[in-house]
Amino acid sequence: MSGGVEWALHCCVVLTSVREPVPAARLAQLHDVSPSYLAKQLQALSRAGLVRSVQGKAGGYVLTRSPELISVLDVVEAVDGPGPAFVCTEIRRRGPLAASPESCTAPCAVKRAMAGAEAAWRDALRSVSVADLARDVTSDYGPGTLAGISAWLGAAEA
Amino acid sequence: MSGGVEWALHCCVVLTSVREPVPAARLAQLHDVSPSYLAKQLQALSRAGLVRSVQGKAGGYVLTRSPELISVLDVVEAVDGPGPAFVCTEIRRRGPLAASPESCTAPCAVKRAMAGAEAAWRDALRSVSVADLARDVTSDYGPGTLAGISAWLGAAEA
DNA sequence: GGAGATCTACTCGGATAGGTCCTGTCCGAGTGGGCGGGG
DNA sequence: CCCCGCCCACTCGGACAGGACCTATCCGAGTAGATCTCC
Repeated sequence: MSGGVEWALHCCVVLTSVREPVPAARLAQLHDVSPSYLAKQLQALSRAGLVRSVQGKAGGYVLTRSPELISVLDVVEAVDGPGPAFVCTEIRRRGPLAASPESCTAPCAVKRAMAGAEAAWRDALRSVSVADLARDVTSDYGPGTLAGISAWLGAAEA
Repeated sequence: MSGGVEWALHCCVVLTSVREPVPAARLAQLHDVSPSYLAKQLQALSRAGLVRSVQGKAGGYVLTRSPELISVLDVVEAVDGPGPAFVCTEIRRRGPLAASPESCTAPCAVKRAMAGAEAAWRDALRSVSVADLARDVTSDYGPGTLAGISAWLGAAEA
């Protein structure tokens, strides 16, 4: 799993607390990570339509919709790609005892098992929204946490 | 996810139908895959204790226990490693607004969400055994399928 | 004919190159705001 | 004083190297069976 997923999720949580666009560089120094690489992750979020990028002097990134409507799965798929982690290479059709093509209408048992597990994983990620994460943050570190971050983002320099 | 997982699972299913040791090279030509690389996967299974390797002229690999007691998760962890796919780098403790160490007793919200999803994934894989896969194979391609494979494995040459 | 030692051939196991994707970085295109000039 | 045009600085976006992990491969250590010899 790509490590940039973590960065993207934290950025989404942070973006929950602001309505003004936040530049990628500012998010990077907030998290103390590579600005250029974080920019790449945010571009992925932008391509997926989760955030809206505004250019110009006061530009940056803003969430396109309410945090309740953004699931963790959305972010993960945007950064890591929507494709499944397990790819079936159809081994059953190869070799001297290959299964006949008319027997292969349904996916093989191995693929079914892996697909079911990935479906459970996706369901779990889909059931958690960015708003839920933000709520957990407030309950973990206190109500003023996100407000403080929002104020720091708006301030001039660190 | 490592592609070798698929090979290992199919090999385990095949090994369900035999009691004699099967060489890695024979499993490789049955599946029409690279013998050397398949050997590496089987070595991983051996290290994990899922299969027993016997050397010598009639050597090969055999399952160490009943297929009902081998879960798909066991195979996946043996090949891909037991570590979780998502690794939390503790971003919250970095940057100018880093969370205080005494606030970080519990894992952060992002890590909790990802860990929960991976737990669901693992549970799904744990609930499926290699015996279940073999049963699905018989119901998919007919009762004689595994018997035919077993006979082919015992035959001299292809 | 039977038993023993040897010998061979076959097996696994780990150490070794190559390829592909993730990680990290850079610079150019585009755009909104700020400033100066004019009415 | 207000409006317009220009300029600039700041932003994103995609194209470019470096590194790590997965993929693929090879050869050596070890062992079980088969063979040959001797009794």
